[in-house]
Amino acid sequence: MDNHTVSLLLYGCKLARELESNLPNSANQPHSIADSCDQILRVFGAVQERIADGSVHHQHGVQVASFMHLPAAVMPLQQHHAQQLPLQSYSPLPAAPRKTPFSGIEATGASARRVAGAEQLAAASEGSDPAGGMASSSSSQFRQKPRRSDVDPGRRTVNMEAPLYGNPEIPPEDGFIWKKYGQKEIVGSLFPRSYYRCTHQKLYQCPAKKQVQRLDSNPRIFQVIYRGEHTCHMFSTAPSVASQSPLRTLGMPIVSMDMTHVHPTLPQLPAVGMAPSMAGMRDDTYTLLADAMFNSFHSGSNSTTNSMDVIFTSVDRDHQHKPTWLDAGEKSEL
DNA sequence: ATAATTTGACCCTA
DNA sequence: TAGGGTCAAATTAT
Repeated sequence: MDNHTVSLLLYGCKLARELESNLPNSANQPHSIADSCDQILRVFGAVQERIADGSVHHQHGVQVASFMHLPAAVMPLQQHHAQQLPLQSYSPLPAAPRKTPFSGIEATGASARRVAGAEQLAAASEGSDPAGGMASSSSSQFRQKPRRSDVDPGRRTVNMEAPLYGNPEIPPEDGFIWKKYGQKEIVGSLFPRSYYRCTHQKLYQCPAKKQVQRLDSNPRIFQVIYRGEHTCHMFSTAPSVASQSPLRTLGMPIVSMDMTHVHPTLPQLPAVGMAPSMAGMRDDTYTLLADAMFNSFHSGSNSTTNSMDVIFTSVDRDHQHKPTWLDAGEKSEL
C-alpha cells in the first residue's frame, strides 16, 4: 500500500473519530451525521479502489502531506473540521446579489456552497430601513428616523433563513465566530435585536460587528447587518482571503493565518500552532497550504506534534521553499 | 475555573 | 427626549 493510500485510510479514521466525538452535539442534526457518514464512506471507498486497482503511487516526502492529494470528491464539508461549525442548511431567499461579508472570496466544495448560499441570501435592502421586516408589519407610525448606522458605508445587510434543523431561534452560522455583547428591544419590532462583535476583537482589535434581528413578517428569516471588516484572518474564524489557490480546486477549507491582514499596529503575534518556519513564509500559497493543513489536522488538539511540524520542518529544510511532498509537476506550478 | 450570555444602565445621536 | 448602540456586572453554561 502506498503512502497516498495510507494517508487516505488515516484520514478516514480521523473523520470517523470526529464523527464519534461530535455525536452528542449533532444528534439532532441527522443531515450532518449523514454528510459525515457519506464522506467517511467515500474516503474508505477511495482506499478500497486504490487497493483493488493495485494503484501504487510512489511518493517522496512527508507522508501525511499526501492528504493534499485527496480527490476533490472526498474533501468537501471540511469546514466542519476547521471550526466545528454545525452543518446547517440554508434556504436561499430570492434577492439580488450584492456584496456580503464573503465578497471577494472564492471557495469550492461545501465551503463554497455555504458561501454561495449566503451570497444568494444577500438582501436587496441595503440602505433601506434597517428594521427591514419591521416596516412590513408596522405602519408609518413606526417609521424609524435614519440613524448614524443607517448611513454607514461599511454596512451590509443580509437576510438569512433559520436552519432547517435545530432551533429556529438560533441565527444561522455565517462562518465567523461572534461574541454577543448586547440585546435590545426595538420599538415597533416584535423581536429583539442582538448585537455581536468578532470574538477576536480584544485579541486582534478586529472591528467586525453584526446585528441580528428576526423579521416580524417572517420569524424564520434573520436580518443580519454587518458592520466593519474582519481584520482577524487568523485561525478558524474567517473564511478569508486569497481566491487564487490550487487548494481551492481540491475543495479544501481555506482559513487563513495570513499575518499581512492583521492589524498593522499589532506586534508580531505568537502564531499559536505554527511552526517557527512559518514566520518567514511570504508566499500566499504556502500560507494557504499551511492554513489548510492546520485546519485539517489541528482538530485533534491533544496531539502536540501535529503534522504541521513535520510539514514545515521539511519546508524549512528546503531552501527553495518548495514543499517536498508535492509532485514535481505541482512544484513547477508553484 | 473560565467563557459565554443576559440584562439593566449609560452614552450618543437625531 | 426617544431610541439605538455599547458597557459591564451578574448570571449561566461548559
